[in-house]
Amino acid sequence: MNISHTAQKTGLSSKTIRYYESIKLIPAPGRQANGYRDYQQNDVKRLNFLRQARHFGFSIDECRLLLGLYQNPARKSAQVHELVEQKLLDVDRRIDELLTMRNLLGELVDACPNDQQSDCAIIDSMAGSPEVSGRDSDSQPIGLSEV
Amino acid sequence: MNISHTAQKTGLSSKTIRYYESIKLIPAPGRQANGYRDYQQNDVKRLNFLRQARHFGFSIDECRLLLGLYQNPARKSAQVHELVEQKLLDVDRRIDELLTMRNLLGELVDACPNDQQSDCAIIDSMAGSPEVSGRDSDSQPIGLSEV
DNA sequence: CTTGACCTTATAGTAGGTGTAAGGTTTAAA
DNA sequence: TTTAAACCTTACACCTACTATAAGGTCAAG
Repeated sequence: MNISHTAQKTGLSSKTIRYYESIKLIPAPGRQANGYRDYQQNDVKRLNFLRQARHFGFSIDECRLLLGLYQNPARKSAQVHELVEQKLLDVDRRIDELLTMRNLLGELVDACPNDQQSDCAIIDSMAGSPEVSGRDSDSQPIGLSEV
Repeated sequence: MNISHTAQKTGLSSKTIRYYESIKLIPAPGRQANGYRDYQQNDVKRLNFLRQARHFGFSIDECRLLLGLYQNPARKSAQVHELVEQKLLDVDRRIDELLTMRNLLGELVDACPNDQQSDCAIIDSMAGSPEVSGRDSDSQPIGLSEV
């Protein structure tokens, strides 16, 4: 099976499949007489697994780990479980960050007069000084920056 | 004021400040007698603004736009407002995506026995075939993949 | 026999920086 | 005095996870 057929069956692009081979995420497949890559059913399964794992938000390196477990009959479900729980925590953290950002942006939108004047609370609040640096006397924050 | 002091006052790293100069997000500052970069109060304000804007999730190119408005006394608040609203929509979309991923991961965690056996619902569900490709007969999805 | 759709490799680009190398400067201590 | 730490400079490579492009070989249809 050539690469574009394999791509179609796995939902990955041909380029991505070649890329995965180049970083040794998957083994190099055999070649057809004309030099084209030749994929087997097993390769399709592995690529499907990878597509799913990436879809779930796992990094390439995490996929390497998962793939190892996938292909290892002696795996313990607890190992996989832990990986997924960790990822769940990551995702929760990122959601929290985005929600915080969302709230900040929401305040900005609400505070802005949204007219043809130059006066703009958004600009003003973005001009505030950082909370981190501190201890220098020469800066005056302009509201909204401590959310 | 040299670069590390400026970095401290703005909450950016020295490297980031040099990087912003290299991509012309900020103008090149003057130099001290020894060749060190010399920043003024104005530069600190601009960098603070950038740090805030980045913190709000604006891309470097969006920051360029915002910075232009920040420094332009003839700006209309409506222009800024629109940019922020657009960003708000982006953030909402990303939150939705992450929530979907969160749900998927949650299902995986729940479905896994989490013990010392090799039997693992997580691995099984990741081994499912894609929804996209379809129309090939030789693949059998294993539950959970159509969420 | 040509056209178009495949395939191949190699290289560069994307965003937003960070890390490293190789060197110059300044300040404080031994 | 010298030497070590802690700055600064430039230039280049590296990171993630691909995608784009170039330049060429292969194959099936018309």
